[in-house]
Amino acid sequence: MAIIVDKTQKRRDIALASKSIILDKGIQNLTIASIARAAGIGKGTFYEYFKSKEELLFELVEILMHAHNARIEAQLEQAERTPEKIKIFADFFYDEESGELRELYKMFTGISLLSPQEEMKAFQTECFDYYYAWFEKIIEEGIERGELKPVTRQMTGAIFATAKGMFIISETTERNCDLKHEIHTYVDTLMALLACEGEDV
Amino acid sequence: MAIIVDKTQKRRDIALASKSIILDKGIQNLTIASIARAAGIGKGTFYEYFKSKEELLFELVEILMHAHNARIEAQLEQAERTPEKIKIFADFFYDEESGELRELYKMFTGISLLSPQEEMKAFQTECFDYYYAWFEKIIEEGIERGELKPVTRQMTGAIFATAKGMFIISETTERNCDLKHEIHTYVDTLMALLACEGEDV
DNA sequence: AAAAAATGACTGACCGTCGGTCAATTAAAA
DNA sequence: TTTTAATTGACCGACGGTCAGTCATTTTTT
Repeated sequence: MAIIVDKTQKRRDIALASKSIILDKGIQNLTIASIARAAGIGKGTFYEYFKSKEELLFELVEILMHAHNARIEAQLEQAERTPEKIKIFADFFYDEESGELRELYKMFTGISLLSPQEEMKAFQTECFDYYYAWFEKIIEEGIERGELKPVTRQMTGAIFATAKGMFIISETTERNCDLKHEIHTYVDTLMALLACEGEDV
Repeated sequence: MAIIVDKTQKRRDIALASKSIILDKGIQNLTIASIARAAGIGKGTFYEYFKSKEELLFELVEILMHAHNARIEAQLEQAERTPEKIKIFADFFYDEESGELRELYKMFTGISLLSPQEEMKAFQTECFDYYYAWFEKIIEEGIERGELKPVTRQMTGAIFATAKGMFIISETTERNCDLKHEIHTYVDTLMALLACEGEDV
C-alpha cells in the first residue's frame, strides 16, 4: 500500500469543488475534462471516484440535502398549525436558501425523465420516501389534532405532488409566476376547505 | 429550380418515420446517424430539415398533439359534469391512447429541465397556455353552473399542476402507483369539497 | 537504518464515436 | 445544355472513457 486516501471524503471534496461550475453552466453543458479541471484533478482521477457526471450530481444532491433536511426539521419543530408546516415543506420550491439544491434537483429530474436508469430511480425513490413520510406525518397530526377532516388522507399524495407540478411548470414555461404566492394561496384555500369547522370560504 | 419538395411535408414524414425508434430507445440514446437511417435519409439531409434531435422531437409532439386535441375535444363535448371533464383532461397521464405522446412529453420535459433554451420554453409555453385555457374554461363553467364554489378560481393553477406532479413522481421513482385511481380519487374528493351543496364527506 | 520492493493514487495520451459541415453529385426544370 | 434545389457521406473537431506509465509512500529485506 501507499498514499491511503479517504475515498469517501475525496468524493465529497471533488463534488463540492465542482459545485459552482455545475450550477453555473448546467451539468449537461459540461465536459468531464472541464469538471476535472475545476476540481483540480486529472480526467482519469475523476473516473476513479465517479462512474459518470450523473454520479457526481448524486453526490452533490446528497450533500446539500443533508443540510436542507436539518434546516427543515428545525423549522418544522417551531411551527404550530398544519398550513404553516405544509408551507415550510413547500418552501423548497422557491426560497433563497434552497436555491442551489433546487437547481441540482431540476437537472436531476431532467436526467431521470430522459434516461431512466435503475440507480437513478432508486435514489429518487429514497428521496421521495424520506420527504413523503414527513409529509404524511404532518397531515396525520393535523387530522389527530382536529385541524383537518379525515378525508384529507385520500388526498395526501396529490397535495404532495401539487407543488412539484407547479414548480416544473414554472421552470419549463415562460410563465414566471410568483410560485410562493401561488402555493401559499393554494395551501390556505385547501386547508380552509379541509378544516373541520364548517368555515365557508 | 429543380426537384421542388414540400419541405413542411417532408419534415413531417421524417419525424413520423423516426417515431418508433425514438419511442423505443429514447431520444437521448439515439445518434443523428441512426435517426437518419431509420428515416431512410442521409445524415446531411437530416440537418436540412432539423437543427437538432430536439427539433425533431418538437415536430413529433406537435403532430401527435393535434390528434390528441381532437380526441379530447370530442370527449369533452359529451361530458356533462365538471369532475368528468377534469378526468378526461387528466386522462392524458395514464390512458392507453395517449401513451406515445406521453412518452415524448416525458423526454421533452427532461430536455427542458436540463438545458433551458428559448425555443424550448416558447413551445412549452404555447402548449401550456393551450391546455390551461381549456382547463380554466371547465372550471369557470363549473362555477357558473353552480357545481363549484367560486373559491375554486384561486386553485385552478394548482389543480392543473397536480396531475402533472403526480405523473412526474410516478415516472421518476419506483413508486409504480395506480395513477388513474389516485388521480380520480383526488378529483372526486376535491370536487366534493368544492361542491356548492354542503355535502359533508 | 538504508535500500529495495510493493502498492495504490494519479495522470494525460490515446482510441472510438458522435455531432455537425461541406464539396461533390444527382436529377428535375428551364 | 444550363441552372439550381436536393441529397449525400466523407471529413473534422470534440468528447467520453481507458490504460500504461509515473510518482509518492509504506512495507519488507538486508
